Amino acid sequence: MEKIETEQKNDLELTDAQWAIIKVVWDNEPCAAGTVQENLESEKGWAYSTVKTTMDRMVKKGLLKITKIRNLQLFSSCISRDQACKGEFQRMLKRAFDGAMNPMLQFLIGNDHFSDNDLNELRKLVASKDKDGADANK
Amino acid sequence: MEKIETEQKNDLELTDAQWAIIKVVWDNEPCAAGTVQENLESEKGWAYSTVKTTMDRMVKKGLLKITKIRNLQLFSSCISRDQACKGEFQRMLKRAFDGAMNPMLQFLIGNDHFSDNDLNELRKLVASKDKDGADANK
DNA sequence: TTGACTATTCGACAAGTGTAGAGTAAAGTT
DNA sequence: AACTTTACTCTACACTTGTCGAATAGTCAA
Repeated sequence: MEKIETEQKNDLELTDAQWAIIKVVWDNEPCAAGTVQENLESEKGWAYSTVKTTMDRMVKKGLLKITKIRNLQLFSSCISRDQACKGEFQRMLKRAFDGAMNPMLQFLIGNDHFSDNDLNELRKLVASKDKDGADANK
Repeated sequence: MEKIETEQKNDLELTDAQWAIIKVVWDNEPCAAGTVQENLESEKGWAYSTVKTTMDRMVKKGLLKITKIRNLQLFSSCISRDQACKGEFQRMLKRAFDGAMNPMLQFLIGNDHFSDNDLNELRKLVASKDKDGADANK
């Protein structure tokens, strides 16, 4: 049997620059480096080669991949937005809260980080989970 | 009038190594580099000079400060645990969720990241906030 | 075929980090 | 005073990231 190519891509660490780039890729993939550069032009003001270099490095790290069409390289993402978000969240959790949700919640509660709007979201969440739990609690 | 020395120390970025070190400092400050090194010995296996170099760099970045007693340097933190946690949390929020709590909550809801235990915590939180809100909502 | 473009490749260089050995200086012990 | 221990300082080196500019190569219209 073949080695399972899970390649969980966990603990991926994106820098700010890489985040900016991969966001554009997610919205446009497959897309050329020039497209990404143009998209970030106003926000970042990066030169083409800056963007391209960073993207090439991301390819090497397995964050993006290239498909070549004639002379053109089209980049696509190798990780989903959700994976990246999850990674970012988990890393924050690990660094600042010993990897556990609970201490983070304590922190958020204690420091009043929730707006009314957030609270509504939370209420919905809790309500829905309560419903689930009612069915599923064995 | 004097310039207010707020020095908000926002957007501080700690690396994993720095997190590990400052955690020990928080628990023991003021403390010597050797103390920190010993504390992390088993977990990290870092040499004294590794720890010391990193701590010196943290001093330069304003994360730690040194008080000298005779020949001994005692380190203390310049930022509180809460500040660091907040920074870490905010950065995660900014990178992965456009800086808003709401998208993050959506993400957590959608991806089932909460354990039963977390949910209890959330219920408590929501309940307490509802109480607050009942009094304060104008 | 010759430009004019466009996209790609190749260094390059300064910071910041991980990681630590070697040399020194201060302090305590015989 | 000589030795041992302990802590500190210096220097180093490899790697990653932020940031390009210059040199190339491929494409297409005139």
